[in-house]
Amino acid sequence: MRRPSPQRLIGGMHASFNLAALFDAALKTAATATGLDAADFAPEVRTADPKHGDFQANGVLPYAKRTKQTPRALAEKLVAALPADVREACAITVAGPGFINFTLQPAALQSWLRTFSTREQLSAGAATAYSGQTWVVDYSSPNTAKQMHVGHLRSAVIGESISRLLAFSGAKVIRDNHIGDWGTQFGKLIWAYKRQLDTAAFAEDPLAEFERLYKVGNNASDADPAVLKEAQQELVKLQSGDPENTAIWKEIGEVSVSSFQQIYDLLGVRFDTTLGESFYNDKVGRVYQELTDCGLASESQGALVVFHPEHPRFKDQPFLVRKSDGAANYASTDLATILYRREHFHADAAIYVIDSRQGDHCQQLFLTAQKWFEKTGRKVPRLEHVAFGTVLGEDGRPLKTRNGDNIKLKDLLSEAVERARRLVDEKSTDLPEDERRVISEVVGTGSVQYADLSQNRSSDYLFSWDKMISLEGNTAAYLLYAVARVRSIFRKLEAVPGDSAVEADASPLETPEELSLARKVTKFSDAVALATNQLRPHFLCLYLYELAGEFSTFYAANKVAVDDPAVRARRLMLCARTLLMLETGLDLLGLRTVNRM
RNA sequence: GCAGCUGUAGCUCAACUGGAUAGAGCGUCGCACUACGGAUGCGAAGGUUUGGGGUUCGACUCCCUACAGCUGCACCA
Repeated sequence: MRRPSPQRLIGGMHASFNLAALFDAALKTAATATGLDAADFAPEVRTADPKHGDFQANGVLPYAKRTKQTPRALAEKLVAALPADVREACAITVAGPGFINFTLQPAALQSWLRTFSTREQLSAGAATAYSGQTWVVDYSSPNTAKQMHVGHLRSAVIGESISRLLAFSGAKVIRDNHIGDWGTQFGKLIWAYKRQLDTAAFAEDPLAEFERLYKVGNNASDADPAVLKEAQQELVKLQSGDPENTAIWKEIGEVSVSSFQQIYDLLGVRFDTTLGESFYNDKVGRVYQELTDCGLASESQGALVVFHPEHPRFKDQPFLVRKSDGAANYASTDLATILYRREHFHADAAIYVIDSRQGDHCQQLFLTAQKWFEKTGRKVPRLEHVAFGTVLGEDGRPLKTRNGDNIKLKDLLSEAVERARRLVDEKSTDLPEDERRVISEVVGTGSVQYADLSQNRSSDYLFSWDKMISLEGNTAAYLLYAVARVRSIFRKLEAVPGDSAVEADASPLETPEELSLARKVTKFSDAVALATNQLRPHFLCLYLYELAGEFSTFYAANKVAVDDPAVRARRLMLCARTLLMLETGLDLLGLRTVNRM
């Protein structure tokens, strides 16, 4: 019988896109062969510190403990039972108290590089993880009639990246912009719109004018009860379908959405649907009915509320699903939304990329929906609050302008582009004007996105212009620069990245820098899986940063443009794969790249 | 008052949710190279992971406790 070569093992199987998963499965098999209780044994293979190897299995220790065995002896037994092809593809050692370390042989590394040479191949490899699942991602979700400010940045940026990651991993993703286009504020706004619309200001910046009008209406209502009454009348008229008020409301919505779109275009944000609160206006009646029928909701102080007796806090803190005046609130529409997402989109999961301050609301919402669906025999989708912290200024307080206003997202992004422009003008004097403009946009907005994404989303983060655009350390510019440098090599050598005719001549990887870079490249799959499973893009950022670092080290030590065609070919292959992972990864984060900068 | 989140090097952040000697960048100090793009690379110093207990082969991670900061708690979304 012909023994499979390492090349066949690593290169031949699509499942081996994720090598950690491959070794995990191999250990599972070995466990069964050795007579272990495979159901109880989780190998826990993950990427390792390079000084130990490429991957490490941690699962032997807890299993050995449960079954009262010696961890090291058990580990040795498992290693011996691994298939010959796995043992041929890597050096395997048992270390410390009972870790199993896998270090890929150079030939196996090279084989992986040959197999995964295009975005399509990466995508095919990754897409097995979430195939068949439908995920609704609820993100951005600003209110109409208001300009987006810095507080809206994180949801848009993080939500977009998570959507891309899920889609790349094979999920069917519905990106839903759940805009706040319904509510009591429209009474005051319409009242002021009818009396004090400044057409010149409206033509200049309609959203700013709406925002001003709302303040006018709000102040007037506060000052004069008669005005408040009139505003409430306007709201009632809107809700009962009055043609004039409906037309105004529609205009507000349309103007708002097209203004949001300008920002989304800059950030690479794209929605599949924009179903705002108004869409669910006629769907809340069913929610009240069902919740009451199944005994979850009851009247309290005139309002319809849900308590959760088993919960330490929500046994007393009500979830208010209908106000005492009979009107819906955001709990009502959020519940109707979950139902719609299940019935219409057949969502297996719905995730909410919202500020962590909404934690209580989300918990109550999810608990209520879960019980409601169980009682009515519906499948409960996975519901998750993808929470994130606040953007802080350098004083540690929420980021504001000098006079205490919210910073407009539009202004923030244009300042980022301006700052990037100053840098481009300084560093890249030889590039033509229109190219410099594009580079400034990509670097400027990319820096804002990356600064947000590269940090663990659950904590607040400090916004610092200098750190963000300073181009050193874990920043967008460092990664974009690495991309530009790789591209420059191909330009100079008049080669095309991933040219298989060239790569066929490659000799085996040899230098420490080549091997180290190749090892990092193969970890791409793991980084994507980690970021996707945890819904935390910063894991991917960290990986890309380390990859760019490995490349820079390689680049400084190993010249690509050498005379020996076999050496040149293998280094070109490394450059091509580095480029592929950087570009694919940056795209998954929602960033664009440039050829030169 | 109740609850949630956070506390890691001078500063800004990681640490794959219990794994091996807690890692980066900035700043500081030192080094390399007329470079296939210097928006570079290599190195040094810098830590009682807020304090105190506990759980176990193993704890930044889990539990208890104290302290500090942020946030949320009935009709705004």
